[in-house]
Formats: sequence, C-alpha cells, structure tokens
Amino acid sequence: MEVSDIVSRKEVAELAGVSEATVSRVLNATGPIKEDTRKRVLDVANQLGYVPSALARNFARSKSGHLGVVMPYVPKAHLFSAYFFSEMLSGIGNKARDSGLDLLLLFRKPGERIDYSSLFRQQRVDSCIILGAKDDHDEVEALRKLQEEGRPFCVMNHHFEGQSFCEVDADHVEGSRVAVSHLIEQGCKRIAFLNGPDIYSNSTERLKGYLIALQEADIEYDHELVLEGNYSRRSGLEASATILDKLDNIDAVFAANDRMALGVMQGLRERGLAVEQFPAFVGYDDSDAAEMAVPPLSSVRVPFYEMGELAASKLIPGSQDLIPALELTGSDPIRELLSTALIVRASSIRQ
Amino acid sequence: MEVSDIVSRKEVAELAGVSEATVSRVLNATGPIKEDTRKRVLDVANQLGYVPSALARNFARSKSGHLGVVMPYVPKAHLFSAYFFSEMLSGIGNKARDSGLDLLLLFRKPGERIDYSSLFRQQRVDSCIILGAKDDHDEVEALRKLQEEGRPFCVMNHHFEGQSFCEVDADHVEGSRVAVSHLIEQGCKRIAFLNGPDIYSNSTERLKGYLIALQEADIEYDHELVLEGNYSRRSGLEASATILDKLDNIDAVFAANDRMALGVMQGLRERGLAVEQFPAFVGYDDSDAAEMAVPPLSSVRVPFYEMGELAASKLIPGSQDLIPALELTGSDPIRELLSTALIVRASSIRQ
DNA sequence: TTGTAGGCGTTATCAA
DNA sequence: TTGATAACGCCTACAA
Repeated sequence: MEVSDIVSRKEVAELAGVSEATVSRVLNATGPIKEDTRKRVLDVANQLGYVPSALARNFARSKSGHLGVVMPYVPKAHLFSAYFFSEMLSGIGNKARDSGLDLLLLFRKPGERIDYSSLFRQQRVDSCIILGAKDDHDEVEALRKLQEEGRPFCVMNHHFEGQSFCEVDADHVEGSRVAVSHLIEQGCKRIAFLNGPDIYSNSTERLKGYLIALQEADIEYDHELVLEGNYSRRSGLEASATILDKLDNIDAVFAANDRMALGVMQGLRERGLAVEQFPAFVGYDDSDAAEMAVPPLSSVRVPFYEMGELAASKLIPGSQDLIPALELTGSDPIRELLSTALIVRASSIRQ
Repeated sequence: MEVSDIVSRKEVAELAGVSEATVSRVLNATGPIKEDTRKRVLDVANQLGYVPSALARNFARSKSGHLGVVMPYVPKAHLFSAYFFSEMLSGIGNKARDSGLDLLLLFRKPGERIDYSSLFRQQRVDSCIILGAKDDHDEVEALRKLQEEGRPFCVMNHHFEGQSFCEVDADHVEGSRVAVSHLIEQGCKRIAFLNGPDIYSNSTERLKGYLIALQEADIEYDHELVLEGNYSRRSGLEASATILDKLDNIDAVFAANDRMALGVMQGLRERGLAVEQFPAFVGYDDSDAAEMAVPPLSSVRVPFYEMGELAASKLIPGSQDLIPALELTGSDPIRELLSTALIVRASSIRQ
C-alpha cells in the first residue's frame, strides 16, 4: 500500500450506492438514517479503509479543532523541566484528548511578543491557554484585545490585576499563609522568605500570605528577611550565602518554590553547615524533588494537574465549565482559585 | 472589534484593485510581481488587517502543516514529569517553531493502540515523532504499516530490533559501559545493577554495556546483582531492601535512571544507613535531581534536547537531515546514535 | 506581470 | 430518509 491510495468519500458513496451527503451523515451520526443504509455505508467505508479528512472537515466548519497552548520562552530552553508546566500540560492534554480536541503547542520566540489575535484569525486555534504569563504591558494589551474580540482564552497560574480575564489559578495567598503559620507553630519567629520576581502574581500573592501569617502571630515584619530569587535552583544557591550570614538571626526559611529551597539547602551544605544546624525549611510546589530531598522538604502542594484540566474544560465546547458569554459585568467573575495544601515533612519539624 | 470582522482576501483584492490570485502571490512571495502592485496590496492588507487563514491554506495544499508528537500514556498521568520527555519535547518544539511547523501533541489513550496510519489519512499530521515507544507487537506492526505507506515518522529513544525505522537514539550501551567502568576504576567490584523493564531497548542496551564493562575488567557476572525496577522512584525504594540485605556483598549501585538511584538512596537512608556507608552510586539521565541529591549523584548525561532537535529536523521539509526516500536498502541506515557523557559527582568517588 | 477558473474534501441547507 | 448543491478560503495551472 502506498500513500497514493487515498480513499475519498466519493468512492464510498458510489460503492454503497448512496450520495456523498449520506455518507457524511452516517459517519457523523447526524440526521436520520435508515439503519439499513447506515450499515451498508459503514461496511463499504470500512472495507475501503475510508477515513474522513479532519483537515477538510475543519475547513468546512471554519474551526481548526485545536486548543492552543502558549508556552513561555525560557532561556536555555529546557522549558518543561519546570515541574508545574509538566503537570499543567498533562492536565490540559488529557482533558483535550477526552474531548476530541487536538493540542497545538505554541512555543514563544525569544524576544517576540506573541500576536494572540492573529493566532485566531489565522484559524490556527479555536481557543487557547496561556502558560507562564507575567505582568507585562504588551502582554496585557494583547490579551485585552483578544478579550474585546471575544476570543475564548484562559490564563493559567497568574492573575492580571484589574482585568477580568478567564483565569485558573491557585490560592497562593492562603498557601503561603498556611506554610508560614506552620513554621510559626513550630516555634520559628525569624522566618526568611526567598521570593520570586514580582512580575509574577504568584510572587506578590505569596508575599501577602507571608505578611498575613506574621501579622496573625504578632510577629513584626522585617524586610531584611525577604530575599528575591528567580525561581531557579541557582538563585537559591546564591541566596544561601546571605542566609548563612544571618543564620543566628534566622530560624526558618520559606522559599517560593522547591527549586530555590533545595538550592539554599545545597548552598548551606556546601558551605559546611550540618543538617542539624539547618533552619526549618518549607518550599512550594511539592515537586518530586521535595520528597527526595535531604532532609525531606515540607512544601505547599498545588493542584497543577487539576488546574490544567479545569482550564481546558473552560475552553471545550459543550463543557460544563465553559466560560460564559463575553458580557463581563464587574470585577472578575471568571477567575477560579483552587486550594493548595501544606505537606509537612522532616525539614520543618522542630524538636 | 468583534470576532465577526473577518477580512477576506476578496476584500483586499477589491480594495487594491487586483485579483485574488495576485493577493495570494504577494502574500506568499511567489511568482513575479510588479513592485508597485506588491506595495499596494501589502498596504491594503495591512490596513484592513487581513491575515490569511492557515486552515484554508493547509486545506488547499492538502498538508496539515503539523508535526505530530505522540506521547505515551502513563498511569496517573503526570507524564511530563519525566525529565527526558520534557527535554526532548523542548528540542522538538524549538526546531519546529523555527521551521514554521505547528506541533500537535497526541496523547495516547489508556488501552488503545494508536492507529498511526489513520493519523495521516485524516490529515491531522504531515509527519510524526513517537515518544516513549517500547517493544510491543501491535506497535511494531502499526509502525511497519506506516513505513510501507511511506509516511515520514521518527522514533525517539528506542530501537526496534530488526526494523529499519528512522530512529534517533543515544548510545546507551556505551553510556552504560562508561558508567560501570568508572565504578570499577573507583575500586568497586561488586556492582549491583538496577535496570528497567526489557521492553525498552534502553534497558537491554544498558545491560549490554554493564556486561561489557565487567568483561573488560575480568569481573565475573553475577546475575544476582541485577535487579529490575520500572524507572520509578518507588521501584528504587523497593529495591533498596534487597540492596541493604546484600550490602556486605555490594560496593556499588548502577541504576538505569536517576529516579531509581535516588529511590534506592532514600530507601537506604530511611532504613538507617548513614551516607558514609553508602555504596558508590551512578545514575542515568543526569536530571536536575542528580545535582541536588545528597550526596550529589554521578550520572550519565543524555542529550535529550539535541535528540529532539535532530528528530524534528528529519521531518522538516527542506531540511538537511531530512530522511531519505523510502527505498530502505538493507539494515538500518537511518538510525542516529548520539553520544552520552558521564558526569562524575561525589556519590561515586571512593577513598 | 496579471487575471480566470477549477479544485481541495467536507459541511450544511434545501428540496424532494 | 435521502439527494443535489452551494459554500468554505485558498492555491495553482493555464491563459492572456
């Protein structure tokens, strides 16, 4: 058999002695069909190995049939290594697959600001999910335009303040608050906080949670205890120097993600600090690495996988969670906030 | 602006005072065009915000414009967590993006054996890359059929013995041999090998490398030292019991991937073994976790990212590495084997 | 250098 | 319950 043997609907129609329209009806299970005809057509189609062209179908329907997923550009590529992208993508992918939608992965180019609107006008996607968003003027404008045009899209794991985009996020204020409260319960009072850049709502929300926890415990906020990394292990490693310096004034470290937490641990270890002298540690994301760490790292679990499923379901035609029409009344009625959960391990247990 | 404002080529043609064909020629930079006309058309297109429909174009060309990537099904999803999928996908994605190809992610359904051939006949993809392949009768048959049909496809990180598929793989025999030789150089003689299931050529090749290294050093093979896990951390954890039992007869552990190596370490630790008493360790993949482990884990680095790029370039029209026509002469002329590299860290250094 | 017109394989609307 | 028959938006000979 060669590529050239493309069986078309026409041949099926002829051999089955019906019109092409009927073949379509049978294969799409649309419209009333006499059972007899149905069987005959199906038989012939089967026998001829006929498979409808998705390309033609989509074209005729003016639907690409694709759910686009915009991946952020990350220098040094190796993008997916980030635990949460992997998880979210899995969630999205499984949901899309179950709905017969194809997933189109859109890799952002280095400098280029993506033209979301064109993506739709080119009919490359019917809807799309934006991963790794961050506060950026061009980005917000592009998304606003998209919304004005009434395109279905969903931002994941980021909140654009003042906008009313469809967003699927986790409650990082609360996640953070619980983490820090836990450290306080363990007797810690001088809690260093290694946060990420504030272009991510993730970071600003974690800071909020941190502050709330301190306030609840009547602990005074000391801005010297707040460090900024960039969510990489390396930045954690670098922060470890500062932390070691202030170690007699720090009894716990809360990091905005596991990679940084592990980087700090690694740094302390490399600088000769014994595990017994470690401050208490809590990370964030509850990635696989947290469990394997020494000591096992307490961490805030985020339901990335479920967030992916939810985001996808908002963009799937006929779905329950489908985003409502575009009359966005007031604030942000379509922002979804999933809960996090603190997983306590040895790293944060005192005495 | 509303979704309904779809500017068609027709309008551009009218406003520019040319035929639709000319608009096409201008936008596709095909055929001779008077500079004057070109500019005028471009201006109008720009002004009207006209964007050609990729959907229609692909349809007219009978090309989907998509490079399909088949993702293996993994129970409990969380598929991408596996380091190497992430890396390979990044490589593929970047290459595809640079070539104007869209990446279609195809998630395998639980039990279902994927019908590769239909994928092409449906015109959902022009070519495809298969990730996470393993020895399986149905799978091989499906791929053979694909090859007979002359479809362009490429298998990654797996070798189908006796076939002549286009494959991009790493030299795991050599990677493994080097790793074990290194352990032997460190003075180890009783080297346990925690391998993965032999449905993966990865596993069987690593076993080969292990055997070669032993032979080169005149060390007798002891099948009791070879354990089988399933590449998960958990299976490493379980294997740690056996390893602890035989510890007076084992001075090193070579694991077929980092996750299992870390699982073994974790298990030993949980069972009370001090790091000083650990056997020497070497893992495989050189994932991020290896560097963060305690002790830092020696590991075999595999160029997954580059493998992804290479696989993609084999399927990109006009590419240098494009797979040759379908006259596959003899053995397997189109299998590519990239080199690995041993990264030595503290876990395998003796004395 | 440009216009004309047929074709791509469906879907979907109207009649019958 | 079925058959004709327009779209769908673009590409591409072929003609001019």
